[in-house]
Amino acid sequence: MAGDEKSSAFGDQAGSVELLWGGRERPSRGPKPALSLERITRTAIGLADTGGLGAVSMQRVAAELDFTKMSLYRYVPGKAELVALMIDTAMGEPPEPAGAAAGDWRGALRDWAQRLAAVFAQHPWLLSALVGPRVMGPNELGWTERALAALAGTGLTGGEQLDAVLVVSGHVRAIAQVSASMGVGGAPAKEPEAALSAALNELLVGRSERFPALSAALAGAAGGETREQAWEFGLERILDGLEAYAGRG
Amino acid sequence: MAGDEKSSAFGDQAGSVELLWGGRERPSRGPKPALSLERITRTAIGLADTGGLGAVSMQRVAAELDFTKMSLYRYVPGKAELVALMIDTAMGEPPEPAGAAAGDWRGALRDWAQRLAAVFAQHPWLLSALVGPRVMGPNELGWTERALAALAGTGLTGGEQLDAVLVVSGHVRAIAQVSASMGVGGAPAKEPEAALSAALNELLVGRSERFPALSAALAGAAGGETREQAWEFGLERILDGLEAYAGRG
DNA sequence: CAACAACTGTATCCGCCGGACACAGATCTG
DNA sequence: CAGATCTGTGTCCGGCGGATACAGTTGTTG
Repeated sequence: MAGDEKSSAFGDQAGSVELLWGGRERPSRGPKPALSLERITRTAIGLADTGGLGAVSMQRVAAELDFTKMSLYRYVPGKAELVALMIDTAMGEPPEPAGAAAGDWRGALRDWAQRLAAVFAQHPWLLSALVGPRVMGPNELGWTERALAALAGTGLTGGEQLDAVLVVSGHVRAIAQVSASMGVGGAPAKEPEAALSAALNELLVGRSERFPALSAALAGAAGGETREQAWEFGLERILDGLEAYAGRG
Repeated sequence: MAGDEKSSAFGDQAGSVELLWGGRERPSRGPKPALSLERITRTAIGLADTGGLGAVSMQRVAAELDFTKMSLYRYVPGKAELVALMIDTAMGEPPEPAGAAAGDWRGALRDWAQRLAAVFAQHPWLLSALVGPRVMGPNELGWTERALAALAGTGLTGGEQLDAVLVVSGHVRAIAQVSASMGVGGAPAKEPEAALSAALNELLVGRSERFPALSAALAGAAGGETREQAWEFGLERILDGLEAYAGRG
C-alpha cells in the first residue's frame, strides 16, 4: 500500500472512473490536442451503430478520423475505457420525468421504460456492452435517478425502489435482446416477435411431439401477434405487480 | 438460387443448426477421430467457467486437450458454432417440472426461474454468450418448453404465455447481470446487492445533491438489504402481475 | 492383396486485434 | 533562448480466428 493511491472498490477500473466522472484539466505545456474525447467517442458510437460492437477497433476509429490508432491512446487508456465512454454517451442525458409531478408514478415509470427502450433500439450494441464488470457513468446513473424519483411517492422502501427499477430495466433489456437476436449485425429486425415466431416454427418442424407446449403456444399465437405485444404485456404485468404491492403496503 | 441449399431463416448459421440439431453420422472411411464434440465443448466450458468467455480461444481449448488448434476445426466449423454448443450444453437438460401436475403454476414457474438462475450462477459467461443473433439449441428450447407447460392451465393465450416466459427469464438475466457486473472475470461476487450498493455509494460520495432520489433510496436501504431481496421482490411482483391477469381473464 | 478414395491431425501462413515503447516535432515556461 | 512537457507517429510484439496444403491413417473396391 505505497503511494497515495486512493483506496477504492474499483480495482483496475480507475481509468474508467476518472474518465467518466473526473474532469481532467488540460496541461499547459505541449501542443494542443487535435482530437477530443467527444469526437473519438462519437465516431466509435457511429461505427458501432452501423456495424455492431465488433466493428469498433482502435484502427477503424482512428482511420475514420484520419489519425493513427496509437494517437487515440493519448486520450483513452484503452479500449475498455473507450467502450465505457461510448455507453455513457449513447445513453445520453436521462429524460425529463413525465407525470412524476402529477403523482402518476405508473405512467412516469412506463414512460421511462419506453424511452430507455428507444435508446436500446437506437444503439443495439449497448446490450453486449453492458454485460460484465463495469463502472456506471453519470448518464447511466442519471437514468436510475429518474426512475427512482418516479417511485419516491409509492411508499416502497429504498431497497424496494431499487429492486423495482431493476425489474423494469430488466424487461427493457429482455425485449431489446429478443430484437437483437433476430437481426443481423447491428441492425435489429423490424418485427422481432414475428421473426422469433418464424424461427421457432422452423425449428419445430417435425419436432412438435418433443415440444408440445411450445407448439401449442405458437399455434395459438399464429397470426394475431403484434410486434409490440411482448413489450406491453410484460411491462403492464410488472407494473400491475408493483401497484398491487404498493397499494397493499 | 442454385444447388440444393435448404431455404431457411438461418442465414449464415446453418452450421450451428446442423451441429445443435442434426445428428451427423460418422463417415465410414478414414481414421477414427481422436476427439469428440462432447470433449471439446466440455473443455471450452471449463475454461469459460474459470476465466470467462474471453479465456476461450481455439488455441487454449486445443492446448488443454493436447492438440493443435486447427484440429478443432475438424469438429466445429468455427468459434461461433463452438460457443453455440457451449451454450446448449451448459444450459443442460431442462429440469423436471415441479408442481405443474398439481396445477400450481405459480410455484412451478418460480421453481423454474430458480433453477435457471442457478445455471447462470454456475456459468456466468452465459450472459455474454446469449446476446446477439443466435440459434436456439434443443436444451434451450427445452427450458422454454417446460416454462410454457407450467403456464398451460392459466388460460393465457399462446402469445401471452410466450410473453410471460420472456418476462420471467428477463428477470433471471437481470439479476444474473447485476451479480456479474460486480464480480471480476468469471467469478461473480458473493453478495451482489451489497457490492452494488457499495459501488453506488462510492460513486455518490460528494454528489448526493445531484442524485437525490438515488441517495435517499440507498440511505433507506442502508443495512437491511439481503442479497436475495432483489431476486425475490422482482420475481414475486412479476408473478403477482401474471396471477392477477390470469385471474381476471 | 493392391490401389484408391476419404478422412484426420498438423504446419505454415495471413490479416487483424490491443497495446508497449521510443522518438520527432510542437509548444509553453523560466 | 534553454529545458521541460506534451502530441502524434512508426515500429514491434503476442494472440486471435481461420484458409490452405499436406502427410499419415483407414475403409472400400477391384
